[in-house]
Amino acid sequence: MKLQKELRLKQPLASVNHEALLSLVRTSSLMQKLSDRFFSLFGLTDVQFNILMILKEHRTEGLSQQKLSEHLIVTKSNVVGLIDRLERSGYVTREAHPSDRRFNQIVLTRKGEKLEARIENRYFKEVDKMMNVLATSEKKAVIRAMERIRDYIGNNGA
Amino acid sequence: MKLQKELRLKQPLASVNHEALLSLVRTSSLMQKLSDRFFSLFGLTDVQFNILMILKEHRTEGLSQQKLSEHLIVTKSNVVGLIDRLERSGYVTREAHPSDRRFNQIVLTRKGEKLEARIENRYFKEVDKMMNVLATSEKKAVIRAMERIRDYIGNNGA
DNA sequence: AGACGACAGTTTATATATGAACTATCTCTA
DNA sequence: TAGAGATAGTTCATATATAAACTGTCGTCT
Repeated sequence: MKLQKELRLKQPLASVNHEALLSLVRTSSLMQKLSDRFFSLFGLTDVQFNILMILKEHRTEGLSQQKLSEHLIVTKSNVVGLIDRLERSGYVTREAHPSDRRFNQIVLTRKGEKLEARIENRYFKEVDKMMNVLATSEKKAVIRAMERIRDYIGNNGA
Repeated sequence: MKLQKELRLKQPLASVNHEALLSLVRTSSLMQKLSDRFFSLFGLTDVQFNILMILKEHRTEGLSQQKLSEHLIVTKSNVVGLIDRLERSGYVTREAHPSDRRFNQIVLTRKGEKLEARIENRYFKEVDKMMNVLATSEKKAVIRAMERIRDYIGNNGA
């Protein structure tokens, strides 16, 4: 749908720049709402599934909350609550670091591993279905464009 | 920066589809963080400025909270708190609808109008600076690609 | 050895967001 | 016209997110 209609704007957007920006933000927001609905089928949120995937990728070394916050690109104070909820649900545990008592090592439980495995394939299938509305060349163009925007932001006070 | 490095992934992303999706979500998230930092210079959040712009566009007819929630594409329960905070800051007021007491008409105060006017130009300048890292043809390609993705989502249970 | 600084995690206050249940008001229809 | 259903807004429980202030632990440096 055209953005103008979707955002109920009275007039067309004055600048291509603003239109491109709103397109991105609006589309990303819709994608996240869709993924949240998908993961709610399994009693998870999108963020929680993301954490399970990250923990799976690092299951050999383990991850501290600090490192996890760097992977998620959120603050460490946010991670406290995220892990609280996943722990309450039984998907992860906080384990003591063998030599440094400042660290919590966050570890997937068997239950967490099983849930992640059960969801993963279905998730990637949904991703493929959505993104295949674009040709490969278009996807690559989007990836390059996004990278340039992020580089701008990174050099301007992110 | 390459997404793989930014997200601290051990291996390159297996599929272009997933990479394109994460590119979008990650870039949009960074853009929102940047805009939040910009608006905090004026004591606002990005969402609050967006509301002031929408109210300005509709200052002749006025907007109910319900209509506002449709413009913002959020739930009406969310709008309650957003307007509470803007009202507490003195930028908007809730006024009684002349004939239907169920409605709150949300109206910009003089103070809200002035603040919006003071920020607007500077905001669009920042938008231009960021988006001009892309050529016009690239922006248009992004706009079209985002539209196709939103159309997919709209037809698949959004 | 003791002090200081760095680092990990927590807490608190605040903002945004949803869905479900509720109140008040309005409208339509039997 | 009385009751039923629709509509607008609020409240509550929950999840995500930040910044700032705090605690506990570790290392380093004198």
